[in-house]
Amino acid sequence: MLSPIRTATAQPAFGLDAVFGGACPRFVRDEEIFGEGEAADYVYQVVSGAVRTYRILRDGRRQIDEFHFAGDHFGLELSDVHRVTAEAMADTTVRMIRRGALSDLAAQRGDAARAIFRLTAEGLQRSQDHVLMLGRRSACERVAGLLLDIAERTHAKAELDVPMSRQDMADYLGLTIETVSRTLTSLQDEGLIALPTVRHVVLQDRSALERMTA
Amino acid sequence: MLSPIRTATAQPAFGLDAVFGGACPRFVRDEEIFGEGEAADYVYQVVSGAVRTYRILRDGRRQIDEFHFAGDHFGLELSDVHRVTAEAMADTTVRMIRRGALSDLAAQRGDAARAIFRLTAEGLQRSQDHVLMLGRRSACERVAGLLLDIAERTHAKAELDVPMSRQDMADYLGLTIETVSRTLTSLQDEGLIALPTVRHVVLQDRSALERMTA
DNA sequence: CCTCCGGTTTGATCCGGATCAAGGCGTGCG
DNA sequence: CGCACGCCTTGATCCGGATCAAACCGGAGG
Repeated sequence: MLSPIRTATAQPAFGLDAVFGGACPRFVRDEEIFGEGEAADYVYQVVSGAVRTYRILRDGRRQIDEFHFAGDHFGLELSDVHRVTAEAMADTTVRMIRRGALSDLAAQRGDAARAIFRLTAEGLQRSQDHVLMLGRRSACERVAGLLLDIAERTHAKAELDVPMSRQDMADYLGLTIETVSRTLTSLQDEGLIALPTVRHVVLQDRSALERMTA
Repeated sequence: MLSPIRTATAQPAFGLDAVFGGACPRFVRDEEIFGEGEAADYVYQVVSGAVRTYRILRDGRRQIDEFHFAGDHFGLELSDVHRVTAEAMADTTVRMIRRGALSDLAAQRGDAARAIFRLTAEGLQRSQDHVLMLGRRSACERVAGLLLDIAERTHAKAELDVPMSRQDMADYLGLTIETVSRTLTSLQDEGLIALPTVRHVVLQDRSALERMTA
């Protein structure tokens, strides 16, 4: 829908990149960028580092909604309030654009509106994949899927840096840290990956991992 | 984001309703509306009945992505191919609009582009809620949440018709039919609901159900 | 260099939900 | 009216992942 073929202008792909402010706010590891329930006055883009967005149930159970890497957008809301909390997973810089400015831009330029649609629809696709993961996949398939996803999104080949703790992985995958840890160990025992350090993974048999992802 | 306050025109809320074709294709129960991988030439709106969209893994595991009731839109894709299969859950009528027509409209009218954004963002919100459900809720919480969701979306008060089979519920909730059935029975035993017939539920203690939903 | 400390791994056991297996029941059809 | 077929419920057992508990690292600070 709204395929790029139909863009009215000649410019290749109007990102929203140009419209983001020049200043790049910095956040240290685990610093909150915005909180659930706060006014959603800005939309964000990760410049460097990584961000997690999550929600917490009354009793403390946490579900990470999404990880955001360099270039990814987050914080775009339908209502005027953030539905999730956003935190830096490492030292991170972001760019921001006022929601109102984005809205005005979309009203003026069809290609901007299309770019916003694209952003939202990409988020929806990712969320749908997440649903499939959580609803119908085993712990092992989930972990393998996450590693491949991180590799792809951070443009890593065989070696990748995992920018999150085991707890973050668990809360994204709907598992516990113990299960994540055991699963990684067993993937290593089977020779599919290597774990030189806790946050560094080598994909030794990518096709086997991809096969698990079904 | 893109809040209704900023609409340029005076008209209250430009739905996409006006732009959908007049003909209402009909589908009988379990009939496919479109299949995963098929060209996404149209966007759909449920007129009457209900629709499920789902994906299937190689080994047959099915995950229902979303249920769509009267008024709901479905089939809007970022790419030109459907990522899910859509089937009528009961005898159903839908309205359709050519994707290209919608795209043209969005390019001309800011309010149309905004309506499309709204549609997509609502789908994203629902998907995020689904993720939270699947990642961090017990079987009992999931079933209670689904009942409340159906009640709300079909505008039912205390009594509601469940338009789907136990298998559909299970495949939406990431459970098995046996667990869904047992959970419903235990909710009934606890006096939270009554089940006069298989597809008819009475919410006897809505606040208790809502409390489970956390 | 040693110690401390938070994050991670590993071990033992438990439990919620899956699986396997029968029954019940409502509905449509002969 | 009765039979049969699908769906649903219920029962028995199993198992994947959770929970509880302890040991193991690896990096920061003294």
